[in-house]
Amino acid sequence: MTASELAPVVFERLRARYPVTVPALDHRDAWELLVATVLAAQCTDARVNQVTPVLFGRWPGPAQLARATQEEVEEVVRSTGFFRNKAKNLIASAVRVMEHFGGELPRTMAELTTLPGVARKTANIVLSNAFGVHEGIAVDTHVTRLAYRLGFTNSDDPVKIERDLMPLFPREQWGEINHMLVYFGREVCPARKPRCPACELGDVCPKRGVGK
DNA sequence: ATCCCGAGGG
DNA sequence: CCCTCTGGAT
Repeated sequence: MTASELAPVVFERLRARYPVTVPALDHRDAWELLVATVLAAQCTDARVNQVTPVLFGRWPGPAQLARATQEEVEEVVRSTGFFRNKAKNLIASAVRVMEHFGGELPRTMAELTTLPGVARKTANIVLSNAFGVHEGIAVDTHVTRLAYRLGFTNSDDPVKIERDLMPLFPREQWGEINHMLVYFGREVCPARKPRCPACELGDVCPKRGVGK
């Protein structure tokens, strides 16, 4: 089966498994989702969700975070890893939102990716989940792995993987296919021990039993 | 290609 | 011990 034939089958079966997809990162608005997504780099969402209530309690929005010190933000986000970079980027992003975007997050890929620490993956998450704008498909560690195993791409480069995925799914599915691949990746097809015998995509998966 | 970096699982 | 977790900048 070709990738373009497989894609709708995958979407349909995952849609049956996940009738409604809710973002795993707790947030109340676009700014909080952006911050949570930045913190989610190489970190589990469960840990991010432990940190963000503290973070947003102390600095509710970009106006407050822009005035925070590097050290106090580092302390709060420390357990998410990469804490120096994340603290620096979040404060700098807050400053830029206040000074350059009038205190409101912009709604385009081009503008969002001018924020330090924000590239296509984070921007795609914010655009599709907070603004309902589908400029692309968010490609993270799970999407990378699932796209490869399902034969949607031969690349390990997130930018090329996104280009490979986009023509396989109609635009209105771009936000959902990300959620589906992330959840399915966690529950059935994790990096280490994929549960191929229990997988409802097993009959159509090019890499069934390979686990790579 | 390399660095940033904590925490949990196996 | 090694691998992995909704990455991004140099």
